[in-house]
Amino acid sequence: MPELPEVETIRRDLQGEVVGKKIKSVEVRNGRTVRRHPSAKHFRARLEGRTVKSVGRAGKYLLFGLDNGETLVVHLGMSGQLQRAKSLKEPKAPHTQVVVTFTQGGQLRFVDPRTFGELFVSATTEGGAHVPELAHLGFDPLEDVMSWDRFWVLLASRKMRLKSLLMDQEFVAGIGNIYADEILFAAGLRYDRMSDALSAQEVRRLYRAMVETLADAVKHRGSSLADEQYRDLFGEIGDYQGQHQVYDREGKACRRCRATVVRVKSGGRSTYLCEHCQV
DNA sequence: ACGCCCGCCTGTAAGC
DNA sequence: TGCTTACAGGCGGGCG
Repeated sequence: MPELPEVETIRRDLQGEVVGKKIKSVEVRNGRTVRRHPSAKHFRARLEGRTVKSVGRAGKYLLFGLDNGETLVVHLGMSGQLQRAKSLKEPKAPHTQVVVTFTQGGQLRFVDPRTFGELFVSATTEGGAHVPELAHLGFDPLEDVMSWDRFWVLLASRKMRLKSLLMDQEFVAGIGNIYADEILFAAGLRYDRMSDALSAQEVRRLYRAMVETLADAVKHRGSSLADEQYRDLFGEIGDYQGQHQVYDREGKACRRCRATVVRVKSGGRSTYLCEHCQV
């Protein structure tokens, strides 16, 4: 579910909530969530007694920097949520998979019905700046500024459909199905255009659309669809779904030209577009 | 190297 | 009112 804007929203809120807090205990209620570790006990042992020094993000991954130089990595998968509980007495939501209790009181709870999400502790280097398990991730569209020429070279070095490339985490980290469609609409480009066949103007439009769409979505605290599965740290829904131009708008009028937004299947997944505005 | 498929899971909505 | 099928913000692997 959550893509870069949702993860970044959670990260910003986490900074004020958990930095400086010491982990008293960790409860693993579903071992699948910590599957990279040999055991739940092993995962717990690497967290208990540690203090959270920072909260970062790499693509769709949250990175909790710990006082021993290691990093707690959290990926929300399709249905994962982090919930901040001020009191231990608050009833636990169904599918609560991991509970972190702080010595200063309060908990951080990982809730994930589909269990595609995961948590693991990484023996990071360079003071937590480098996570070996995430070395495959490409550049971060909001953190890593680059020139259009450089972006053009990267695009042309792959011969892929634009949507596949935007969603390829090894190329650029953090874009998923919602924002790929929104970015391509903003750029006026079809999902099936080839990445090595763009004009200079199209490359600039795509880069601008990528940065501005994601930044705008962060300002609106991410997208919550009809099922409202995406919730922030405090259980509030995002606001960006109201700004969507094409995603989940099949059959509705394009906000720019009034043509009908269509949905097509590509690679087994839904793609929404305006065939008049996107060429 | 890329496009397409599947599996991993649970919940919900649509279809018959 | 059922039962069955399709689909969902992700990711990794296998195949042609």
